[in-house]
Amino acid sequence: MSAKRIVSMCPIEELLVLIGGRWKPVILWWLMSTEKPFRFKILRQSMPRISQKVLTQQLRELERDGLVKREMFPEMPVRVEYSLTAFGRKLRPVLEELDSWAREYLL
Amino acid sequence: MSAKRIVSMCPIEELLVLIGGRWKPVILWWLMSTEKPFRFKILRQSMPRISQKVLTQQLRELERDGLVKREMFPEMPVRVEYSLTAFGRKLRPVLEELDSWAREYLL
DNA sequence: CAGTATCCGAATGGATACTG
DNA sequence: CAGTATCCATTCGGATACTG
Repeated sequence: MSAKRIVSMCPIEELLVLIGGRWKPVILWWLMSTEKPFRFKILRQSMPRISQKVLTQQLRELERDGLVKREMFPEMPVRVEYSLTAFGRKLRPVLEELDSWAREYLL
Repeated sequence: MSAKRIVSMCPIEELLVLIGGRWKPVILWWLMSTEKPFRFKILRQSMPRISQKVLTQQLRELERDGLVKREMFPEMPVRVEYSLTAFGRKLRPVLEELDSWAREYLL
């Protein structure tokens, strides 16, 4: 009667809100692959199969959810760099597990 | 000139083809939670937020990709049971990592 | 019980053009 | 350079009704 409504008993559901996007694990994987931030163009070249529009969208969502930091340098021409936030870096073990599983069973 | 075309350097991309569906990790998580197969109805009740159509679709894809086994018993009324294949069970470490991460950071 | 069929709106994807 | 804007086609997802 008074209990909180149970939406789901599966913890993964909440996580999928953050990284469930079609390209988000891939984007995070690239950002995690090095300490250095990625310029937008480099990120784009790293993922030839994602369109510019979708890449921008997914980055905006990752930024909104606190996983990715976007930094803009008002030079000429403009430079924008993407990197993981401290919270985003906490995903490392998750992405590493995905990575090593894929290497073992899918390559 | 003669090299194979490089589609992506990110191994995770291939894995997302298998489990990238909106509900697939959740379905697999439930199927992994016990040794016993799930009847369709129980699976459906476990995930109140997924529609029957989508649940069926995702199960078909998981079946097609060799992760889930579907067994039909022509009784009256019909009984259908879903369980993981041997290959599907290999995903356990991946799902456990997702699960424990979600419990630590999202609950 | 475990679906399929249908309809429909939303989200996604891709190409192209334009901008600060 | 790093986007935004627009158009358009395809796919996805949810609700409802029907079936062996």
